[in-house]
Amino acid sequence: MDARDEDLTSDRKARGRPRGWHDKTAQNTIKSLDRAMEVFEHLSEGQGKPLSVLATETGQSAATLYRILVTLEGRGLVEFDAQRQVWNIGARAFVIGARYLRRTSLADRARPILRQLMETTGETANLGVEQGGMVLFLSQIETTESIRAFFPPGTLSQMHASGIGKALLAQMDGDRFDRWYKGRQPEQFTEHTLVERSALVEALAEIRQRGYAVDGEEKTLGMRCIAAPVFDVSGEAVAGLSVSGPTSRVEAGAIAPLSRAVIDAARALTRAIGGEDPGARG
Amino acid sequence: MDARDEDLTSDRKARGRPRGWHDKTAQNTIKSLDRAMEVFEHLSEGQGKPLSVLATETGQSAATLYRILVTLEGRGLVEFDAQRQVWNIGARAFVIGARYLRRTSLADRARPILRQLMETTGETANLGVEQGGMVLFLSQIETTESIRAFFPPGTLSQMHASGIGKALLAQMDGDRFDRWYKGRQPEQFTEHTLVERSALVEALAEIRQRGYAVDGEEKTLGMRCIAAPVFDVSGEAVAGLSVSGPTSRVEAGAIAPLSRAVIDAARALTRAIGGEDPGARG
DNA sequence: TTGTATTTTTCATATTGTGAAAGTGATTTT
DNA sequence: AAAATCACTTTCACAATATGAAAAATACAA
Repeated sequence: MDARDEDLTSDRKARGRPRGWHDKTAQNTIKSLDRAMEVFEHLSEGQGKPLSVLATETGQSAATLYRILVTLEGRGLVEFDAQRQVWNIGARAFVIGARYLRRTSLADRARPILRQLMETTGETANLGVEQGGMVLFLSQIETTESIRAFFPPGTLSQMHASGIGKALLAQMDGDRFDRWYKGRQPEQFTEHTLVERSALVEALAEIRQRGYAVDGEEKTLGMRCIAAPVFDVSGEAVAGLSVSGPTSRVEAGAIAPLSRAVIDAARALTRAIGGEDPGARG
Repeated sequence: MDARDEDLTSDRKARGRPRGWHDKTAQNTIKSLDRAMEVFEHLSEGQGKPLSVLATETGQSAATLYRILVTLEGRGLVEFDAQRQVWNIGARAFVIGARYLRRTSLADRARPILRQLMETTGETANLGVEQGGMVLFLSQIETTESIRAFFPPGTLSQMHASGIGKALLAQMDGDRFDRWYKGRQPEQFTEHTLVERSALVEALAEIRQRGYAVDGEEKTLGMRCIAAPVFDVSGEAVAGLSVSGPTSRVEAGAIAPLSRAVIDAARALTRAIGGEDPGARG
């Protein structure tokens, strides 16, 4: 059985309901569905896997697993590669997932701006939002150069070691930052990664002051990234734009002009979504 | 790299099962899971919807629907917007779905489609993308005829004198086309090459209207090429498919049937990469 | 307040999801 | 070629659990 079965009784009554109620405290989840979705998620991690492997990895019986996969296959959510005898995430899952982007028109509006940004800077341009304490990359226009920084859309990345992540963190108020920091253990990806709270706070203050963030090989050695925040109507930072490229091209002297382009693009997107830059003095 | 370019007969009933069998004939689907996935799919169509609307639209009881949604919400596959009291596709669905694209490249997905296209038309089939204002040929399946049009993969070609190039240009909005045109000096390869801006614009309008582009000896005398665009999930033209052959075989009367095949192939590839043809009218 | 619309929860029921084990196709070994 | 092996698929009996009706809870309007 599940160890975590009866221990969710802590917050029976939700306190701060925005406008609706939706407690979700009780065990209203459908077990079989949840198990199936666990398989679905599991399938998306790593490469395609044969039934037998999935069975051992998820701890489900082969028969059940088979039925789950066949059911999902019927809707195109997973696919079976008959050549290699492995199961994979299907095209329909991509199409459905992509609708997430359509919810806000953010990604659509950003597209031409990203393209413009890529063309003026020559580097890969990215759009990301915060999602559960991580940076979720929504969209990207790749540089035409052959050496590329590659963050495919759908990537989740830790905020403290990402340009967009730091740009967003810098706009959080103290409370939110505290809550964010408490929730995680910043990983030290490279020697440049900032993991100490004090170092981060200091860096964020500087970012806030100058309007853009730099990720200088904090996630990946040899890669730099310059990012700026995008604001919504209420002046909240809801997204970030960045350009990223190898240190060979994005060198120290290039940061200033690049940051100018990134900030301009971020302002353009802020305007395009009807937002308001609280620090805009133009 | 991979020599296994065998056909993908992974159709309904696999006749010549490559290595496995996987009939999927029987009713092995899990009903409750299928119903839940129907809701999941339904949710992705159109904007966020409240529970009550979903209940009537999907014909499920509100109680069941609620449990399905809460279960999916637990995994981030759907989200509840407490402000507007509506349910939406969640971020996790995007993350999971995005893995689909990372699995194989555009060229991999195109290969079986190119092969099919070559077999139905008898002419060399090509795949190309835009790359810095040029057409980059990614892949090709050669005709079995002895007279062949030859564009080795990796070839860069000017857009204005290429079927794929024109198919892609035709999908650009005015701004992008302007930027593209400013950046270059279209070369007059043959007497048929269109280099005048007005002539190009006119040709592109026609291409856009009928859905396919024809390169009639505009690059090489004696060679014709018929191309159609491939779209990504945001409806942007990201690639083009074409068949190319000598004017002796690809004669005026052959253009109509060939274009049909090329358009079908392009749509198939659009579907295979989870894209959406903005002009698809059935 | 009272009324109405919408969402959660309860509860009785039987639908249907489940694992064990047998069945089947393909591959490898004898 | 036959047997053994492996991996997937189906059968089957059973009870776990998904389900809808209706009641309770919540929000919002009048």
